[in-house]
Amino acid sequence: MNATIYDVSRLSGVSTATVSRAFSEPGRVRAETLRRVYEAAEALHYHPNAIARAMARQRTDKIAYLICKKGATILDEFYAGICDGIMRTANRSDYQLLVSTEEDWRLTVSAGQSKQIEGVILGGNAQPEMISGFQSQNVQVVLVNNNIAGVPCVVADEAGGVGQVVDHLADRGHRHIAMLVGRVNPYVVRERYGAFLAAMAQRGLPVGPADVRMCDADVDSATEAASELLQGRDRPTAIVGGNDVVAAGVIKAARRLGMRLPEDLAVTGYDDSAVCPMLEPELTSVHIDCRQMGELAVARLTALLDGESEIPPLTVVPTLLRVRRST
Amino acid sequence: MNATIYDVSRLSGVSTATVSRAFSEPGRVRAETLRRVYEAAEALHYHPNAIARAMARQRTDKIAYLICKKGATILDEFYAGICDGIMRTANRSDYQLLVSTEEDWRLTVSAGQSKQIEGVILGGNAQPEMISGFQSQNVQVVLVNNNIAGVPCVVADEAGGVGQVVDHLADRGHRHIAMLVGRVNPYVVRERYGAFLAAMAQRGLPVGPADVRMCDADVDSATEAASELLQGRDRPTAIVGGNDVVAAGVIKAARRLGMRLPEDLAVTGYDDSAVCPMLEPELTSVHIDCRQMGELAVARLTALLDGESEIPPLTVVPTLLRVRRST
DNA sequence: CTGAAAGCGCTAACAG
DNA sequence: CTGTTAGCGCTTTCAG
Repeated sequence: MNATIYDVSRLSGVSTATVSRAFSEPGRVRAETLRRVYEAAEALHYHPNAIARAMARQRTDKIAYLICKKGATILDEFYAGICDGIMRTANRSDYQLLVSTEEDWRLTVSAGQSKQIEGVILGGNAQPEMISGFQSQNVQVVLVNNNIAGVPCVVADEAGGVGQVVDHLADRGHRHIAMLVGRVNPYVVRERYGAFLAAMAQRGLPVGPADVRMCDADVDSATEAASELLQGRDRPTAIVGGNDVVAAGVIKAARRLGMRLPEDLAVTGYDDSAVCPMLEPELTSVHIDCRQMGELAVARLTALLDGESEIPPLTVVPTLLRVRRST
Repeated sequence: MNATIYDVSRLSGVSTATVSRAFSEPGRVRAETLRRVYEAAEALHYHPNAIARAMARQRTDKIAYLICKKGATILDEFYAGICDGIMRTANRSDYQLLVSTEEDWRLTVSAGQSKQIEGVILGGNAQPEMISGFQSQNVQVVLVNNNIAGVPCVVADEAGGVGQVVDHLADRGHRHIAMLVGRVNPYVVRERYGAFLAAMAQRGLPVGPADVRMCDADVDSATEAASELLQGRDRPTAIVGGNDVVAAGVIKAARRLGMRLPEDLAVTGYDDSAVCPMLEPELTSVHIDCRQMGELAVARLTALLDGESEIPPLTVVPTLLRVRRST
């Protein structure tokens, strides 16, 4: 059996309370006493038992990250990046991290498994009722890649990213720019789409009704939609992809129509995912620091948990255009 | 405050022991009593407290998944898939799952944070001393995507996958087939490389010393290496990529040399990652059911934890060639 | 089949 | 600065 606080207490000749303090509030123990406690602990290979600690403190120090995204591929590159940032930060703090999907969570919690978490980070398209459900159980909530009033949110600067794309294309002399958006997270679609219209309007560039198209989130849909876009009368000289997958579809469609890239058509992506340098030509895309988004989400959550009062309601992570050969 | 077992005991008029049994061993309680307990629990919104349970049982029901992979992108597509399978399975069981990287784990555990896990799944290139470290603390270990004798392992059928690739290319009439391997996980490199030589030998196809090359794991290295391979005298008619990233590099190099694909050169990838359908031409690749690997890893671990005696030392998940337009 | 009671390992007043 | 002590919520013998 593992050594307990009693063993350490006995060996070091101090009370269990002091041993406890030595590990959780070392500042409140005399240096000499501290030394003796640590020595005894070392000798006994003592490690505080987190379970017992949680029990006594009525605090679990447990937080969860729930991915709210329907469909099979739960950990796409974007959410994996966020997850990465969350994991790094959480694992280096005193909090323990549970990772799950919204769906699995519902399943097990309703099955009576209470996970006793103190806070939760909801990634993606979190439903309002889920949010209020947590809040009613006194579980703090932070949103990532979503923006709902009244809950601290961490998002990327979509408007800024789209603005950089449009600026870049305009600089290259493009005036007829179209956009093809994949149906991913509604929040993201809304933001990027809105930002595109705004950016174009601001620069006085016209956007006709045929210049903005939606398609499904897979390459094939994008390829097909792009094909139509490129075969219509008055073809655009540049297409802004709502994400990299869509942009890949645009490239495929253009290639099949025998167009040269970027001479006949400039293409941009969004997310700067791993695929960008693999495409031919390499894809210009907007880089999002997903990991930082995750880190900030944990920071906001722990601040909330520690009772800090000044939590910014919205944290915006900057985005950066990565120019490559497709533009 | 949340309702406790005492509240339920009082309201239902049975002892706390019976309430406890009602939730953990319903079979040992009379149906009528069970009903009363559940009714009371319902009324009080009672949920068993996992912490207290763990404390009393001296069991944490906690397992961890550690990703042993150096470098920045911790959750690449492959490991994300495994992680997905692990999460799904673990979250639907009674076990709670902690996800971390080997590195972060070391950091926090050495800092005195004992995480009290009962079992661990080590993904990728786990060091033997880490494995024995866990075993010496009575933590059960299962390996994924790695194969070390004496520890239950879950791997993909690399030999089968490579064999299918070679068969497929041979069927298409290729006799001079080269391989380009990226330096990823040493286990994977060893397996795929060895399997290639074996498969070629078995089919009586010659492999010259210049026909197998290593490169770094990024596209640029692969592009460069492929370029050299394709500009040497006696150029191969097909190149087997050790993974999809490398294959993307091969495609880029071939395109830049003005070659037509697959007429002048057939290219295959490995992993069947999301990039395959995005490339032009779409990449033939070997599909690995990563999620299943994760699921099986959890299954092996829980079997171990439940004291089952018949744990297969090696679990091999089948692979399947996905033929696309690059061959 | 059910109940009584003794912990599990640690923390947090409260005293000193 | 340190010790005493009463729990935290649940499980688990051991009786009945």
